[in-house]
Amino acid sequence: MRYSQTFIPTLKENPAEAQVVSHRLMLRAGFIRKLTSGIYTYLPYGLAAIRNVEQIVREEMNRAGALELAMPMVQPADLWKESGRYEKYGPELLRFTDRHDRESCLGPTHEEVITDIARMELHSYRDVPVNFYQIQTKFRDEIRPRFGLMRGREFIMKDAYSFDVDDAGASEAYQKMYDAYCRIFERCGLRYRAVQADSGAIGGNFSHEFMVLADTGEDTIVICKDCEYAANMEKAEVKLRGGKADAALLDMEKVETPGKRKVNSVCEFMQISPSQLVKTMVYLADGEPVAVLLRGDREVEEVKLANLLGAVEVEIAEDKQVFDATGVPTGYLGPVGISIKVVADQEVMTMTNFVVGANEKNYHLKNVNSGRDFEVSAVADLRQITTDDPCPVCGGTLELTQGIEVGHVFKLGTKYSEAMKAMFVDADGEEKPLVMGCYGIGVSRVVAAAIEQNHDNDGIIFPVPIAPYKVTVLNLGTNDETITAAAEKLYQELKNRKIEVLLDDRDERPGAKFKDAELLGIPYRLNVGKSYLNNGVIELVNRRSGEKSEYPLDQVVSVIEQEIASQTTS
RNA sequence: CGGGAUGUGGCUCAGUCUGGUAGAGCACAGCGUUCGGGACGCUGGGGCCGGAGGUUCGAAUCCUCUCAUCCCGACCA
Repeated sequence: MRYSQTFIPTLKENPAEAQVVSHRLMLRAGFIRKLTSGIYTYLPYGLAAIRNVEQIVREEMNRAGALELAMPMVQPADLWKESGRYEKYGPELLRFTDRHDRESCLGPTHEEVITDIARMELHSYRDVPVNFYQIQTKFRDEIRPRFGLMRGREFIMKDAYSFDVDDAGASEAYQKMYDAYCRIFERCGLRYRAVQADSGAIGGNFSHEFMVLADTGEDTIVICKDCEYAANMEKAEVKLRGGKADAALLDMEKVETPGKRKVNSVCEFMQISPSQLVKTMVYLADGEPVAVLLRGDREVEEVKLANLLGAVEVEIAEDKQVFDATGVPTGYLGPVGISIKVVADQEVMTMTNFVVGANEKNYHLKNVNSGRDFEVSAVADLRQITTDDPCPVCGGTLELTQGIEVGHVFKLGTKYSEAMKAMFVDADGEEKPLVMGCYGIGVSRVVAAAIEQNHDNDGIIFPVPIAPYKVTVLNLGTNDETITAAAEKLYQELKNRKIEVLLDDRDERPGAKFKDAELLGIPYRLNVGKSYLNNGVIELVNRRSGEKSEYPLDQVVSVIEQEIASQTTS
C-alpha cells in the first residue's frame, strides 16, 4: 500500500480523552476514532490489525475442528426469558422494543441463540461432539466503558460453544480449546499466561482465563515461582499455615477507645499489631447484611465471599446501612452479640485473645476468643492472597502481576441445555441434556493488549504476526529520481513476495516519516535516502531493537523475508 | 449510581477568579524557501465559547438547570 493512497490520520499530540497507552497510541496512530462513549470506528490501519488477529483465531479454531457460523446480534427477549437471564443479566443487556412492540435485546453473548440451534438440530449422540464459533461484534452496555478498545461497549469477540454427550466429552472439548488458545496467543507474539479462574456457581476447576501480561492490566494474577500454578487473584486459594495457637484463653475485657475507628488507630492506641485484631466488615449480599470477620491486616476477596454466600452480588455496606442493620456505628463493630449473620475468614479461627469492636461507640473488647465469646455461621477462605502466602499447590513462593484478560474458557455443563431443553437421545435410548462449554476471545481487546505490552516512547512496536504491515519503505527523497526509483523497486519486490508493505511516498520531510513509522509500530523499516545515493545501500531498522544495518538493494528483501519468517508460525 | 474534573476552530490549550463583544501553537489552503529526526516566512479560510434559561446596558466569563466526555469507586469480557 502507498501511504498517499491509504488513510492513516496520525496525531502529533496526545488526545486529552485517552489516559492509557493503548488508547492514546490507537488514536494517535489512526487506528480508531470515537463515535460516542465506548463505541469506536475502526479505521483502515486498525482494522488491518484486527483482521490479522481474527485470521489467526480463525485458523486455530478451524484446526481444532470448530465450525464457523454467524449468529444474529438482535435477539428476542423470549429466548432470554427461557434461560432466566432476561431478569438476571441486568442493565448491561441493552433492551428495546421493535415496531411491533416485541421485546428484543442486543446480544452481549450467544449461549441462548446457540442453544436454540442445538435443540432444533442436535437430536442424537451421533450429532455430537460439535463446536460452533463466530467472530462478531458484541454489545454490552457497560456501566463505565473506558480505556478505548480495552473496555468498549461494542467490541469484537470470538465466541465458541461446544456440545457433548457427557462430562468426559466436555472435558475433551475444553482441553482442545485450551490448547487452541495457547497456540493463538503464541502465534500473536504475546507474553501471556493461562490462569485458573473463578467459575462461580458452576464450580470445579474448569475455567481458565488467558491473561496478557502488562502493568496496566485490570486483573491481578498470582503466579508460583516454583511450580506451574497460576490463578486469578479472585480464585487463588489461601492455604493456612499452622493451626490454632496453644495459648491460654484470657478473660474478655472491655476497653474504652474514644474516637478510634480505623484498624491502625485502634492498634496504635492499644499497643497491638493489626494481626492481633479482628475487623468486622458489613457486606450486603443481594441486599442482606452479613458481617465478615477478618484479621486486621487482611483484605476481603469479594468473589470468594459471594461464592460462600451463594449471592449474585455482594457489596460493602455504607455507614448508614451498617448502622441501620446493627445499631452500631462503623469502627466499633464486633462479632460478640452482633445481631446479623456472621461469617469468618478461616484465619480468624486460628487466632486467640484478639481485639474486636464492642458494638458500642468508643469501646473495643480485648482477649476475645471464637467459640467461647461468639459463634459464626460459616468459616471459609475469604481473603485476598498475598505474596507472604505459600503456593496452594507446592508451598512455593508466589508473585503477583497484572494481566489483561483476553480469553476465557469455561465448562458450562447443562445449565442452558436444561433450562432450554436442548436434549439428545443417547446410545442407550435415554434422553439427556447436552453438555456445553463456552470459549471467548476479545479480538479487539487482543489488539489493545498487544499495544499495552509492546510499545515505547515513540509509539507502537507490533509483534510481526499482527502488524498490519510488516515493512515500511521510506522514500526519503521524493524529488530525487534515483531514490524514488530504488524505493519503488523495493516496494514492488516486497509485494511480489507477498510481504505486506507500506511505501511512504508522501511529500513529507524525512523527520515526519521517521516519526510516523515509529508511531505506527511497523516491525521493519527500510530507509531509502542519502546512504543509497552516496553508498548504494539501504538501511534496515528494526523497530523493536532499534538496530540499524545496511544492505545492497538487491539483498535487503531476502534478509527481511527471512526475518519475518523467523517470527511467524502458521 | 456515589466522588472528582473538563467542555472555547479538526487537535492541544490560554482567556473565566476581576463581565466590555475570541486568542496561540499544531493541522488545513495558496505562494516561496527548505528537505536524514515531526522545517521556516508571508497570506488565507475556519468558532452562535456543549445546550437552555436567568442576571446585566453588555456574558466564554456571574447564577440556575441540563447534556456530554474523562478519571476514581462500585460494577464488569
